[in-house]
Amino acid sequence: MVATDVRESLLKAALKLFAEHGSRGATTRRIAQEAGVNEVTLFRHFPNKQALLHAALRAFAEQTPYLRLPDTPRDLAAELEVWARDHHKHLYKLRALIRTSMGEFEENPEQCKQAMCVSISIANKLTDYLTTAQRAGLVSPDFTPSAATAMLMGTLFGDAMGRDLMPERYPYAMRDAITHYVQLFLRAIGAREVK
Amino acid sequence: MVATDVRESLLKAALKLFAEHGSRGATTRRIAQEAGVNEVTLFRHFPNKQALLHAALRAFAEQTPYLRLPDTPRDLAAELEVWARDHHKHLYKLRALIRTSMGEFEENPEQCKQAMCVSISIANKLTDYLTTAQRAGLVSPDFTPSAATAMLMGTLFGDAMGRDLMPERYPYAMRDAITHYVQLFLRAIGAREVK
DNA sequence: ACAGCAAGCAAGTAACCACTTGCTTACAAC
DNA sequence: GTTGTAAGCAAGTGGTTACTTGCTTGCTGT
Repeated sequence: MVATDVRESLLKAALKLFAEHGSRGATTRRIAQEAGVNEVTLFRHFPNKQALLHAALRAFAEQTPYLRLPDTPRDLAAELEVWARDHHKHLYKLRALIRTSMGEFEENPEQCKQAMCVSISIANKLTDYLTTAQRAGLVSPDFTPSAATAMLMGTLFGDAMGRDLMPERYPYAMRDAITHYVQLFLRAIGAREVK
Repeated sequence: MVATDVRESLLKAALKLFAEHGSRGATTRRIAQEAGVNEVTLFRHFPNKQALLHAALRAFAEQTPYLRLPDTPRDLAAELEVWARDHHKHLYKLRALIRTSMGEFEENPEQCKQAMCVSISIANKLTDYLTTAQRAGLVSPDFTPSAATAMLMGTLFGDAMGRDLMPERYPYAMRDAITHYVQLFLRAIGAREVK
């Protein structure tokens, strides 16, 4: 096992245990065990536990793939549905990590914000997309794009975070949910039908 | 100081420290100190720390006031705006507690679900309201009420949780935000204008 | 005046935490 | 064949945690 492998597996283990147990619950012993590495080795690669968690979150944020959204909107219904489906899938997959990060905001604002900067850039892209669509006359001119972004992203976020926590509130399958949300959203922004 | 006062202040202190630091960060020492009480007294009132946190969360969930929404919808725009404003205010005030509870879901599902049951009953009332409005022909018949509920509540939830965390994503004041969201939502469900 | 109860206080226990030290093993380069 | 490097391992340090014990203080009802 090469040095980079050890480092990689430590980062991976730290991220997993952080998502499941928070920074206090992700002890160095458990991280080392999960990584299949001696605890002392952990401290040879990182100066302290906080630096390890920090590196793990940053490495993860950097490798997050960017979702595509056309520069020039054509078929809003189709394009938004694909985007919403991908985004929701992404949120749902990372729900434990996101919940834990947000839960530790009061204690660790910097670390939390670092994890959230991905969400900001995604929101900016969607806002740009909606602004362009508005200028092109594809949607109603009387709504605020950033508010509409907050609406669609909030809807997907709430679903992804709450679905396993409160199944009673989501009595429809995940794939149907996105269709519902996008249809409601299209009418909210006054999108004209395209064939 | 009477015995009930001590108990009350312990519950209050436990809730505050739990919201700010999570269950691991809310140590019995700090809880006792925050409550202005000796640490031993804490263990005279509660068998252990978990029981205290449990009681604190339950007492809080029980005292949560119920939001009003008319049984028979009349002026959807006005009624939903009042409701949304109240609900958002409530979520925003409790954002730290909600984030922490959700963040500990993987570790403590029962405790978390207990805190979330309030949200479920709120969602049910909104869904009932929308269903009634749909039957009365006040809104479009072609959307799923529970999905629309998820949309409005998700939007408010995302705003309340993310506003202090990612201010860049919410470049408008809180009072304007609700107006934007409700207007978008009204058009999403095909609400007819009422004067 | 006195009994009972609720709280304070000092101290201690056993477990766990992050992190360190000293030493050994294995491999790879020159 | 020696040297450098990365890892393992056992043990330990000092601090913190939940929780306990024994004893003292102060208020209350009778």
